[in-house]
Amino acid sequence: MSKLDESLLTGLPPFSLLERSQIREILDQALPKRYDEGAEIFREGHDAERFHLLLDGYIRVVKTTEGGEQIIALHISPGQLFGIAPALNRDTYPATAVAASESLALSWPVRLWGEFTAKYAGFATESYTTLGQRLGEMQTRITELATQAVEQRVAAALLRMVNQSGRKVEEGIEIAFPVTRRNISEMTGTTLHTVSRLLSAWEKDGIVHSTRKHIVVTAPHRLVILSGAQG
Amino acid sequence: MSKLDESLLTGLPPFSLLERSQIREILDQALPKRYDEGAEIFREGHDAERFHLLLDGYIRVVKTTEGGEQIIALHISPGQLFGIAPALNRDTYPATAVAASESLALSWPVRLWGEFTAKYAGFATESYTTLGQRLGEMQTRITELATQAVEQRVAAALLRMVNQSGRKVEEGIEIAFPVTRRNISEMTGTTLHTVSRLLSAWEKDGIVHSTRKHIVVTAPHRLVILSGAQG
DNA sequence: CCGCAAGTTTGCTGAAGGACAAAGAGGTCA
DNA sequence: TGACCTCTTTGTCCTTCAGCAAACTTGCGG
Repeated sequence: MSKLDESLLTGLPPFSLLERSQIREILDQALPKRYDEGAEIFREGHDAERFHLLLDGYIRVVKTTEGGEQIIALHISPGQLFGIAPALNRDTYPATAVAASESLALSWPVRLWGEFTAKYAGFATESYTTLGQRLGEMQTRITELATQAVEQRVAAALLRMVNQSGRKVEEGIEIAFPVTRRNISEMTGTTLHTVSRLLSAWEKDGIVHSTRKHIVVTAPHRLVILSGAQG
Repeated sequence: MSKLDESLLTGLPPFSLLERSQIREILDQALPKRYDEGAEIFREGHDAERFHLLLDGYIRVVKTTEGGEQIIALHISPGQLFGIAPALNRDTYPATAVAASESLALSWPVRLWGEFTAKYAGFATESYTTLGQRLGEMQTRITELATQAVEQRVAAALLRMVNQSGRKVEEGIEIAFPVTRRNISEMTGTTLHTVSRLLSAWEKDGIVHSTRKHIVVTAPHRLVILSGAQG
């Protein structure tokens, strides 16, 4: 494996305030790893041995219920830390991380967490800011699940993915990683059947264009309306 | 206001590792305040000027939706920190805190947060552990809302309140603060009507005994079964 | 002591969406 | 090329629960 390039980290939130030499130090201790689509990065309940930073690709963080159902807790996009159990003094991962598309991530042993937060100004701050945002997102989802109808929730979920990973194509904005109807149902607390019906209806209305595992939103503003926008 | 007693804080998680002299220091900077039932401690969106520690009583942390509905995000019981926006680098409160019963809390200006975490070993650690637990609880609620039927969710909510604040009475275990049907519906994403029907049915089955704003669980194990237990 | 507000109960109705079923459409591997 | 697996679509039925409406209870303030 060739030497890691410092430009990888420069500008990423957790490291934005650091000197080149500090970044060098951090990189030298990182273990880079590539994951195929569908590969598991860590599993719920296992010892949290490392924390991770996604460089490229997309990660789904998933919880499994007693009944065997999956719930998608979180999507991680490039530049974000994940599996940061040490930030919350947890010694086991609270959920499972799976690559949603082919991905590249760095990781460090958890014992370095304390060192990083102590040594690198801004690292702790940035990490806890991120955590605060995730907490806010979770609160938003709870509110949605408690008050909104399925159609609004699915619309909101699509918009969230578009905002997080949307890339322009000629028809509209495309979600940059593979998503199945089942995945969407696992984000919104419904069934894949209902999601399929909604997408079919929206396709007919010219709001989205979807193929297998692949969604392009052609009329985002109309989705915003359907989602019962708040901002 | 008379001088605060050190024994108030000794043994509370956030301060469990501290010396008496340190506790003295912390207390000297604290502002104690009493709140009537229903009184607002801070409001969503306002500048987060202080962080708080509940000494006695119960606090409900509430979010209001665009549609004007309320969602209960969290219950705080004595000994817990709340309104700790600074821990997540937020400069405004993400939700509103209301006293569920007559309550007593200490508070400090947010600028002391950095000082406390830096100066008192274990304060930061304990705080982030708490945060991790709350994150876990939120995840649990998302999972429940996404996968369980109303009856299971209401049963689970009752059990949560019993675990957090239950005190033994001769008939069973009583929830220690006033709760309305509406409150329960705001915790579980349903309507007060449905909650009322469920409580009536459970009353008939001898599982709970409830009066206005007041609930005693007489057969907790049966509620556990209804909730679709996982542990 | 009366009136009012807040909280609770119960009945009825209808719609949303979950459950079940079955068939089609790509995609992959031998 | 064919078998198989995953993903998707669509139809039908049926349960759950929200919505609406109205009456009842309890406690408080004037």
